[in-house]
Amino acid sequence: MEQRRAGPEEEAGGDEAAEAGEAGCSPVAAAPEEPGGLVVPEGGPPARVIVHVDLDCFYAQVEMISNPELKGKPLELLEEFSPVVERLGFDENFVDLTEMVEKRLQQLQSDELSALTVSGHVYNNQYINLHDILHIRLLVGSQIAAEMREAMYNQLGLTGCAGVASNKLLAKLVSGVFKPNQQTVLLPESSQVLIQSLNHVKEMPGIGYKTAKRLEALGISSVYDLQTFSSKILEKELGISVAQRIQKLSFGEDNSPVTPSGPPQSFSEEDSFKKCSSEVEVKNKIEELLASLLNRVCQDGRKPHTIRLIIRRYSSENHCSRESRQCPIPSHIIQKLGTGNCDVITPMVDILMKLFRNMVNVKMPFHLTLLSVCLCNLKALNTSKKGTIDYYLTPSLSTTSRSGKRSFKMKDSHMED
DNA sequence: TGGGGTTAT
DNA sequence: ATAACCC
Repeated sequence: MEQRRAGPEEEAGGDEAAEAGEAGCSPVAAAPEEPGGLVVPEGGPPARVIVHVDLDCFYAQVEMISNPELKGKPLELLEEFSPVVERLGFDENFVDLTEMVEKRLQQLQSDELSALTVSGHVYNNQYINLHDILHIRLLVGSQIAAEMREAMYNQLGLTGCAGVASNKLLAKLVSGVFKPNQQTVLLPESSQVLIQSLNHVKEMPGIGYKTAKRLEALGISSVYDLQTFSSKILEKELGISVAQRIQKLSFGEDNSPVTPSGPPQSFSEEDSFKKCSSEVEVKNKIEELLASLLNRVCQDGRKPHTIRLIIRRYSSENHCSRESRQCPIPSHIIQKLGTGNCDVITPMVDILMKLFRNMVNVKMPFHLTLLSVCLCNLKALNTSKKGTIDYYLTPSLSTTSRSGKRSFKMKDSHMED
């Protein structure tokens, strides 16, 4: 059995039964029993075990360790536990533990099962029912979460919080309950208490600034307001998709999967400023942004096939609005991309300036407060011809490279590597 | 605030 | 291409 990890965490589990309402799941009491005495839920959605890991003061920690390029490391590390890791910003990750938990449960003997303990806090100090399979699975999840935090501290020197629950929304909400360097598990019966603890719908992940404003206009401010608001009217006002999604959220329901992030889908650099109003200034800024972008993309190894320029025009209101123009990167430029970026920077700046003039009439006065360059549509090396005749006729790219036989030779001067 | 990212339409 | 969302 796992020992409870050392640290400032309290004893978890309590003797008070949860007073929470039903968590939207089918009642556990009606479920049949397994030979081992476990109650298994019947039908219904597959019960998942999700962990949300939230690093404490990520930048401060990283800087203190004076390890500047530690960016993707937590994700590397978490992926060793399970490949299904979704990044949220720099310092938060979701991991779907469902499969791992199942595997561990299968290894467990029945005498070990009765001695199962939680790692960290139990939200709402809820009573743990070891005959409830949902509780059991979440406890195992809490132990895995503790191991993840332990590994993160031992191998990277980083501390953080974790929340374990049956979906991403609840895992994220519960991870912040006990704050620095602690973890909390949410048992299903307390999910209503957790979401009702929010003071405003704006605090619900998935409801951002705009949606919160629109809800406010409808007189919706608390989670309860949103739960009890007419679905029909909400659908009329926000559209069926958003309405249904956020109303589910208000009940603590979130079926969105943990989507493996993998490598980034784009690279961008931006610069904001008080004022930029001449073409020369724009060009200089763009050159700066592009230069550092090219370095980053070079490290990554993949090649971008699309380039985008984003601007923000000065305006007193409407602070967030941005405009963008994008275009494909010419293939002759893509090919030179890995090797010494000097010869690509000029043609790429030219492209960006064309995009700029497409957006901004430079004969008229303009006032920008932000410029951003984005390289996206990243593809692995030399897949530009994928799906084309050329691709399948090129030995180094098609099946012949796997068999090791080159049945014919190509004039592949334009191909690299 | 600023400098990243993502997805849906 | 825009408009949301997340940190």
